[in-house]
Amino acid sequence: MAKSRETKKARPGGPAVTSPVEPTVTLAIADVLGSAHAEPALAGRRGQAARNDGTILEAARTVFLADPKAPVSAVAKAAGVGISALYRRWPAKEDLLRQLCSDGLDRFIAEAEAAAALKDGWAALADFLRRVVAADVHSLTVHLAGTFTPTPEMGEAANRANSLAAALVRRAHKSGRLRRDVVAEDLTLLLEGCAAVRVPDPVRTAELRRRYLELQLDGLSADDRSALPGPAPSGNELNWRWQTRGSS
Amino acid sequence: MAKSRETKKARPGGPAVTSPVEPTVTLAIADVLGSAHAEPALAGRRGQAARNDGTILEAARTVFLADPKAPVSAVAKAAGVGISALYRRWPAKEDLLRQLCSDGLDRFIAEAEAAAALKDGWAALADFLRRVVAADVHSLTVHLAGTFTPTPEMGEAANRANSLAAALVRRAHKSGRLRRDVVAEDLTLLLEGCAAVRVPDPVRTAELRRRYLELQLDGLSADDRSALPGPAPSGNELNWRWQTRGSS
DNA sequence: AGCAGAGCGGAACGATCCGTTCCAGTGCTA
DNA sequence: TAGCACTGGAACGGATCGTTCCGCTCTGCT
Repeated sequence: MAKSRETKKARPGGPAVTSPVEPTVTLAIADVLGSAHAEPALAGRRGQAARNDGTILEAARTVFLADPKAPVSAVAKAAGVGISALYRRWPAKEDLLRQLCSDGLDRFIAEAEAAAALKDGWAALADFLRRVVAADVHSLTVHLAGTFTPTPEMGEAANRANSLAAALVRRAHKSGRLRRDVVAEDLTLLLEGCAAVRVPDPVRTAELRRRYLELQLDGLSADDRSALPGPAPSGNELNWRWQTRGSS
Repeated sequence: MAKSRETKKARPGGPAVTSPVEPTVTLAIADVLGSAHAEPALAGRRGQAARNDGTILEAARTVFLADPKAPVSAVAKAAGVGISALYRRWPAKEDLLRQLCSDGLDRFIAEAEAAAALKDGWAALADFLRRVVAADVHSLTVHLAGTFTPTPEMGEAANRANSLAAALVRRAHKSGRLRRDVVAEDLTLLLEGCAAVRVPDPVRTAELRRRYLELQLDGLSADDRSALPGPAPSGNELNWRWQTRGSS
């Protein structure tokens, strides 16, 4: 069978530049992740392997964003590769999820730092929230948490993310434009609410999330408003997400 | 007809006379119901059957609220009955889900009508949203939609719910306290956001949802605010929920 | 008292799904 | 040209879940 394989090969690949790279699998991953500068595209099997790495990660992000419980095969299909191409890179599904979540956390941190560059405290907080919603980082991180056992590094990253967010809230409070009864933990739940907004079209989804974020930003804005009801959420109440699913 | 199957198990443990029914829970409920309704509560098997009906429905609501994809056995366990007690009433899981969703829709309508009794348009809208969030009706209805084929009656109920909500928005607009760029369809997504707020403790969950609802109500309140971004959602964009899951 | 059967609990069954493994190709690379 | 890194996808084994089925209890009626 498979006599007439589809000829999707023969990519317009560049010249075969033989770089002195040891044939270690992990090295290919390290190259992609570690260096941001454009490398001369490797040709052939090895080049395709290197490219697949990024392709799969991107596909996985898209797929698990749409459905956190999607099967591995769905990721492979979305990436246009076979299942073994995926399992060559990540020993198990859990490893893939972990990396995805870890990348999301890093992105979250990066956005927080970028937003913190703004001088005005309120503007920085608003910018931060807009960035996180636009990057669609929150839902991925949150909905994936609990499906794998986190690494210590992720714990530290989570801590860092939390303190960055707390700092933004502090600055916003100091600026006087953030209503007083809002705490940093509110941001988590608020972002979660935005992530729940979803329609089939991803572009439209992003637009709508932005819409409701602005609505909430108006709500967050200080005025002579009445106090928000209920005790504010505490860090403890939000930690359960990071524990491996045991109870409900 | 009775075929010989004596090889089946004999229960371990002595004289094998075990009473399968534990009357503790159900009896307590029976007492409450009986005294409240002053009806001659049916006794015995038949009475318990009638009571189980409500018990199962309540348990199903709780279970599917926590996890829309929960197995039937989880409902049976939560209700303290066996699986066959459940299948005696609903021929299939889908039927149970349909009824649950239908009941939710009815409740939604009832809350809308109750809130509409308020004279002030803005107060009526706010009351409506608070009621829906408190009743936890929205998430059930929405997350269950698509897991069964809806009946025509449900379609009509959905239409009625929509027009009631639209009327509330119209009145709120007329009162001048609702910001002008908000449409009725916004309510659906806004409620969805509230339903996404979740912590392990149900009571606390309700409190927190209320908190974010108030935040959004402040955002909805008219002021000299800037316009909300993005085109407002349209009814078409929200209809996909009601179609049986076909694509993603 | 005795019997027919409504009602029930829960094991068993079959279908489906999914993570992972395995193997036979394919086309670079040496 | 030979070897092998890499790949696609079928196959496998385990888990889950909806539904059925069977033996049992206990009621309602005669």
